[in-house]
Amino acid sequence: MSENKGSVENIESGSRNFIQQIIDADIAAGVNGGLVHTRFPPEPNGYLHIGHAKAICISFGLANEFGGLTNLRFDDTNPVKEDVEYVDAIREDIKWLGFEPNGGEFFTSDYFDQLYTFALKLIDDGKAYVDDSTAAEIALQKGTPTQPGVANKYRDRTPSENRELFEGMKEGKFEAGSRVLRAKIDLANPNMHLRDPLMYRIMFETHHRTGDKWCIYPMYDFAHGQSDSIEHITHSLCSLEFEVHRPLYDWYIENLEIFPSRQTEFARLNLNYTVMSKRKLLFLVEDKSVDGWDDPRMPTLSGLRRRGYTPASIREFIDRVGVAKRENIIDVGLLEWALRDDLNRVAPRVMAVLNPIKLVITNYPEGKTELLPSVNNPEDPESGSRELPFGRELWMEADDFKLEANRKWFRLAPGKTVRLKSAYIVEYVDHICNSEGEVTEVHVKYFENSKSGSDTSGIKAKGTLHWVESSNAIDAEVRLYDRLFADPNPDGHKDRPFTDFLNPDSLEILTNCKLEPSLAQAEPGTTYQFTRLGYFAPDSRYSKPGTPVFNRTVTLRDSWKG
RNA sequence: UGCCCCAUGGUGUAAUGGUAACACACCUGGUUUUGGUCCAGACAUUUCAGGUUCGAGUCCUGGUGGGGCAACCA
Repeated sequence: MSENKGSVENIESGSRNFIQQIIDADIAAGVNGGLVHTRFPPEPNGYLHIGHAKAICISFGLANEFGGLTNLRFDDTNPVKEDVEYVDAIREDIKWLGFEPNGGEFFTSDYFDQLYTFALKLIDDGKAYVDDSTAAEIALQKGTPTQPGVANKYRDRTPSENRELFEGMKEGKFEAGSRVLRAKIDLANPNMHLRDPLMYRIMFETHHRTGDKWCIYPMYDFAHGQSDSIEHITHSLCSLEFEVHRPLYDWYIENLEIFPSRQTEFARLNLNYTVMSKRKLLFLVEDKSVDGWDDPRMPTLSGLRRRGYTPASIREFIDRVGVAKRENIIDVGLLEWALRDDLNRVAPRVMAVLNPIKLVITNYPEGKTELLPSVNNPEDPESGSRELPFGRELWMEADDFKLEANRKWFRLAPGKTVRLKSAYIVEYVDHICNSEGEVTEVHVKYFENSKSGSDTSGIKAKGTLHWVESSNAIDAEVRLYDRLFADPNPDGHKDRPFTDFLNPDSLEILTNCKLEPSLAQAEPGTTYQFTRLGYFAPDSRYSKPGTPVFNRTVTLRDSWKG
């Protein structure tokens, strides 16, 4: 379970975000007896993304902070868009993030009978009517933001007439789309949502939970607030786009005379170099631009999980981002910072060579091997150490050798001396090139008395290299990811679609990587640090015991300005 | 050209009428058997114009800029 108790900033400085202040005031005033009950209401029509993580952390986190409860409610009022596949994925993502719906799990469709009764009450009170107009006519009659709407003849129908027609709608007597139920509010209201909003439409569609029981389905506005009310949600937290819906949310609650849930809106999360809309993410999936909803480049929670992100790092990121009403675009670098911050503490260090060339220790005895201890995590003394096989022939990183180097080059080059991590200090002797002039082999000599942990050589090596002993190395595929989009705001271009800005180099597959033997059985769920390179996690789809496939989660910070 | 919301360093978020701060990014230096981590330091902020007040980032008025609203979507 999450240990989130508000943000780190809050704990350190005592500052409160505006929602916490609202709740503080409510509690002080004794509203709802001081109870805090929130809800997270996803529509099961797509996978959860990092933006939803903000909503989840806020609603679950706040309830947790105030000793309250949080409901998970699937907002399933539109059967043509929704699917159980998404219900299952959403459940899994929330659990993975570290939250438990301790108030219960519900579906808006659980309330279809109750909502129907609510509608009858408004009809009987003369506050709702059946409209036979077409969608186009209704749109026209609603007017525009600068022009008031006009009433049609159906608006004057009597409650009994409306009741009969609405019951007829429910019984399937009318064609899909032929009639709607509307609230009778104010066709001239400057808020378009109050211009006699639609409550019910006729749809002969099979619902993933209620099957064919219903052929009328409530609209969002006629379902959401009432569902909150039915569940006695005290604080209904949502994103800014619903701000103009709030007067309608309140109107239904007042006129139905039901539990007064209150809605508060905050700015949704935006990240640069990606898109954050289910519609656009779905497009990328269907377009095969990515390898499914959980492609490691996707901002979905399942994608981040497959990439190797930890739930703790995402929670930390959300805490750092804060809560306010201002539109924002967060630098993805902050997400990566939170990730490194967590992984640095918990990720086991291992040796892996991504672009291998041979490293031969000319004065090391042929056929000899020894086992050298190496710490698993210098940040965590309790993680202990493991033994690495060492021998005469090793793999080293091609990038760690350069023919011409200056004083600032700490790695191998003619005349240079380096430390092999957890092993010996070695000095350049020679190198071999292939026909294309590429270095394929580097020869060095080692200093026997420079062994890690018992170094009496007195030699100072500026650089330390990672390596893998050849005969024990295992082969692996490693996938290097870059940002999915090459533009910081792919959505922000008026005349060009966001797909124009897909980064063609967002995936690079390396097939000749050499890993230390302990990684042969690595399983998805653990993210490792490949020493000096970055953090890597076994791919949940392609990695198999014996033939590992690793995703690069994120590189190590690199302050070297070569 | 109607209504609603918003405006604080590069990016975010605080300051609740009383010295504008914190994090990330960037830049310097130190430590280091990861050019990682860690430590120290530097740079950098209230959209504009009026008004109220002893005192305004904060309150009021107006302007400017950004976002949202006219789906039988949520």
